Amino acid sequence: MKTDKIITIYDIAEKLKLAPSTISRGLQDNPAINPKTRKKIFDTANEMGYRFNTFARNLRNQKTNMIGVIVPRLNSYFISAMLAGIEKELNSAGYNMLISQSLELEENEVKYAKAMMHNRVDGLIVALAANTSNLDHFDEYIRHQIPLLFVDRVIENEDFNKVVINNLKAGYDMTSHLIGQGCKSIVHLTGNLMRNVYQDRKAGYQKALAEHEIPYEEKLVLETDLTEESSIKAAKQILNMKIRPDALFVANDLSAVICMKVFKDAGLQIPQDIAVAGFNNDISSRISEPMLTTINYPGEEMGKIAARHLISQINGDSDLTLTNTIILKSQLVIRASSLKNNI
Amino acid sequence: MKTDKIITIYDIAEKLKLAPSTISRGLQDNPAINPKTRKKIFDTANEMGYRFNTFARNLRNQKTNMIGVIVPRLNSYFISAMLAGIEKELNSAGYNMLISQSLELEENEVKYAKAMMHNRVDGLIVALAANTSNLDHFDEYIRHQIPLLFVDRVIENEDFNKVVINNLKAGYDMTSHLIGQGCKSIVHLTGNLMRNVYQDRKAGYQKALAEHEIPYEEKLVLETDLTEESSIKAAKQILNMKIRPDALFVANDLSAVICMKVFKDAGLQIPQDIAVAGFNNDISSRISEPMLTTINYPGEEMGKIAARHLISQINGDSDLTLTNTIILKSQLVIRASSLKNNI
DNA sequence: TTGTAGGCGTTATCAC
DNA sequence: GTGATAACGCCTACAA
Repeated sequence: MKTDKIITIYDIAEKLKLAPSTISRGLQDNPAINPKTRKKIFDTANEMGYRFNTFARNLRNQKTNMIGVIVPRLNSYFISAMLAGIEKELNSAGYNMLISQSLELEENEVKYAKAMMHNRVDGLIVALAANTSNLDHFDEYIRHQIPLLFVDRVIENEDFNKVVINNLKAGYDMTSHLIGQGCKSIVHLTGNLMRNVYQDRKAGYQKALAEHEIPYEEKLVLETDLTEESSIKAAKQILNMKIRPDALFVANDLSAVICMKVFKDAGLQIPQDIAVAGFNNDISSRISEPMLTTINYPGEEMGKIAARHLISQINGDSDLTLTNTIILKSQLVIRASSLKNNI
Repeated sequence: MKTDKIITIYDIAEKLKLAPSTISRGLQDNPAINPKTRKKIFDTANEMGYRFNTFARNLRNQKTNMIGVIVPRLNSYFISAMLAGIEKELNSAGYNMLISQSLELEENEVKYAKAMMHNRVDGLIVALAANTSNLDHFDEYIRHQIPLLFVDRVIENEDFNKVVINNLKAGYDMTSHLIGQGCKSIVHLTGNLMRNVYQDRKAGYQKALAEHEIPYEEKLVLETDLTEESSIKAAKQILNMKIRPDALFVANDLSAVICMKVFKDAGLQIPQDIAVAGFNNDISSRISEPMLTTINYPGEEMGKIAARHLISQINGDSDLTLTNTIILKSQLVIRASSLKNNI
């Protein structure tokens, strides 16, 4: 009896000599429907191979149950953890997730923000691309009052909702720790300084230096894209510095571990010759040798909280209009790669 | 002039004293429309804050431009690489991507397969959950002739389209390599043997042993879920074996690197005391010490090819009904962790 | 408890 | 080149 024809509630209605509205109600478990009728409806629907059409419902209900997510990349440990968190929360709240990656390009971010708007997502979660400078592509969300939430890579603007960690404090803690280990010449290897995450970590680095009266030297801050290749290049650059620094603080674990490897291959001892620290508490920080000192960065948790917060906004939970920034805790995780004192 | 009211082509039509159909055509760059009219339409649309409704179009056109993707997990290096590949191809072909993670549970896979069906995805890409045994949840796709493609974690059944690597050959190559390095007692640490990827790798392992007349011992095959914890446990179990094996072949790089770390912490030398090999050519295989021998596994490429193949199916490219299995090349990558001979 | 009718926003077909 | 109209599949007042 099942065919490949697309079956609608009208077909079921016709077969059962009922009205389409009755079918609709029956399929929705509307209590007004006679249980026997309901059973008949379900049975017939199965038998005929009926499949529900979410689009028609969305069109009618002006709600899509879809949340858009735009991230810079998918193939990053931190971002996948965050997405996993978002996905878990969204799905348990009955939402689907529409994902796009900007590949760190503003141009793509604009394109996808538009596409998601046209797809009538009920809300949007964004981690900004490296080079996004203009935020006009989010204006429509504001105007149409579609809940919008930035996560991790956010914008300074007070008007936007965001979930972040305190990158300044983390950068400060890490740098202070290195100074506490006796380091005086600390290189900071970081990503695009247009982004809060990198800018704030650098600010923390500077603040710690200042507090300990270590002069800040611009040439000790290396801004790269933190890819595998750039990291290798940066590490070599550090090896070639006239006065070799005694510590390296990298804004990303993977990059830190890669640098560490280059140093070791060049015959340096870590942390004796140079202490190394990362950021994120990626798995890579635990498998490196020595294990990497880092900042524990709650990716999955951030995702979950972001999703929950967005859903609350969608549901119009009133008191949330006030809290527009959620700051999660991050912790300094001290491991062998930076422990000069205890050797 | 912009308000938060939802603007439709009717509103634009009314304002311009034109018919809605004219607006629709204008917005679609239909050549039958007078350029001046078109300009007026676009200007008014912008001015009024019009946003296109994809749902209405989908409903009307019976096509969603959406592809569903169900993967076991998001926070895995290999899977994110694959997703990145899928995403790139889909987006450049004008498709959006709807993602869900089964968290390795059949139950979730069933749920999401249904949800995606109701969302009327134009096609579905699946990497099976660890414990999926029944495939009935894909029947509807077949019946409604919705293109369906399995990737990496596939099913033996001839009727399904799939993109895979030759896991048997890869497992065979790796094991042969280890044997060639003089190893005679090789432990194989693997994932759920219900899944082709693990079963085939094991079959390759067995084949290589047989060819070299090394008896296969069941107790040397450890089946786990390959998580960080399980890997540590497995490594300890290996350390406690009465006769310590001289090689370990793990079905996954991350797990291999973790084992290696446990071995080193116990004072073993790698590869002298025990050779270690992984699978995937994850970044972790390159940052470990020593670097890990592995199988290069083209995640992003697999994703791209899967997406392209699916799109071809959607477009009804005829000759594709024949090729229903695409096998990608994988290569043995020999690094220090297994090189006993050249030391 | 079930039926009737209109609308969600778009597009395709057929007129003019 | 533009307009009128029906249809996509579902939902919800309102009526019976």
